[in-house]
Amino acid sequence: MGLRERKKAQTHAALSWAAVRLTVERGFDKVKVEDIAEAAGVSPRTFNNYFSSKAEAIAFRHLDRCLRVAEALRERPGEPLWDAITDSVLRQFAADVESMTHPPATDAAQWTAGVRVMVAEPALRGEMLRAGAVAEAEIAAAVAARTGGDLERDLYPHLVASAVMGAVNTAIAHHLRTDAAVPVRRLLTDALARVAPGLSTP
Amino acid sequence: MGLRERKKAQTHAALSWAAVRLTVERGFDKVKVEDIAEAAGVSPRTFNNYFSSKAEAIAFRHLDRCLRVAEALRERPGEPLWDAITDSVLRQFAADVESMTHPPATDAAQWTAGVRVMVAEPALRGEMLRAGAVAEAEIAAAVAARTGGDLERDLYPHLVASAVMGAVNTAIAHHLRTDAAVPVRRLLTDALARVAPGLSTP
DNA sequence: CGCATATTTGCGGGGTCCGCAAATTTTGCT
DNA sequence: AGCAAAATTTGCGGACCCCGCAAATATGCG
Repeated sequence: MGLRERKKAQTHAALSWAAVRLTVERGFDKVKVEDIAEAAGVSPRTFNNYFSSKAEAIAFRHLDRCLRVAEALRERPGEPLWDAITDSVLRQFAADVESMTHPPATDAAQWTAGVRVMVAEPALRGEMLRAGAVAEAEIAAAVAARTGGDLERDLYPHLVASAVMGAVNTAIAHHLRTDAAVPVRRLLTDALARVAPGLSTP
Repeated sequence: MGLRERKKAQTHAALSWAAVRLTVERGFDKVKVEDIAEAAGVSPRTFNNYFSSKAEAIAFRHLDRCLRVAEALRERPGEPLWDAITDSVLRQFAADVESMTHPPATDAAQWTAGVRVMVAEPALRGEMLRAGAVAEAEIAAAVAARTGGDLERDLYPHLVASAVMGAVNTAIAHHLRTDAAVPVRRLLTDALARVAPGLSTP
């Protein structure tokens, strides 16, 4: 990878990171594209070369994490499907949700509160769900590759992917709703265990 | 219900309907808010009194249909949970997806093609998914009311709601992807039958 | 009928996002 | 190193979206 692509990846990350941080700190509509660009050290116009909207930049980190589930799934063929799925999901979401997106130098409680406000923002919820849907397609492809199903004609891989993302979303939502009484790990394994039975590889 | 609320409901419907029709005909970004308002016979400013965005107006019909699933679920207590769910879903989505949103006077094939383009539009996908999430919350509430669970503390109702919406979305997506070889009815019952087993009422 | 309450509308402004072309940076080649 | 080709960044301009506000209009009620 040349210098060119490395810089691009850096800018990409810097922009999405700045977008998340500023939004958590101030709230979605008190952050201008200009602010994000400045925080990342590029011109406002460049922001839109990387992301087609403010919301997309914020949701990018979520997308990235979800995509890694599909990636992890591809890296462990052979194993029973649902074991591999559970492992792949836990590897990405094992640590507490907030801590994964936690910037080094901020008060933890304040940050969590900001995250809660952020994920409640209507414009962002749509974009996050869209990110989940993109990841879902990748997971479906990974499942099809594993079971030898046809991604176009079979319902099964899509159903599995949908169930996985549904379980993940529900577990995260529960964790954000309640006050972290139960570890995310358990929520995820429970949720996945509940959806798996009817979807054992055909 | 007074004349006042009836007129509001009419305008609401007229706007969302016009938004859908124009978008299917021309494509999302070739429809201006002004066009929709004109087609519904109100001023552009009034459009935003009813919907907070163009995308929301288009997704409204989807939202409405999904909400009716929750409503139907509340209207038939006593029945075994998953029987009631399957029935409620089928009642809303039984007819072919396109035909339900089909305006009287358009060529069917052309309309379907337009719908396909529409649901592929990124901005709309986010909004549709958000509508699904809103409906999901209602379904979760309906399930909790039925099983006596706690909507705040229990994972179960949310998991069921998520599984239902996931099955519905997957079935619809499959139907739009393939060329209607299989009736939606069967896709929905199959999908629901697959997710139900691990989620039998506890 | 006439008043209180809702709704609609026009106006104005802040913001987002994109196309385009010029300027700048990186790469590949000699 | 030096130079040309290719890609990226940037500024500018414009179209559009969305909302707050206050005036105008429509509706419900006594």
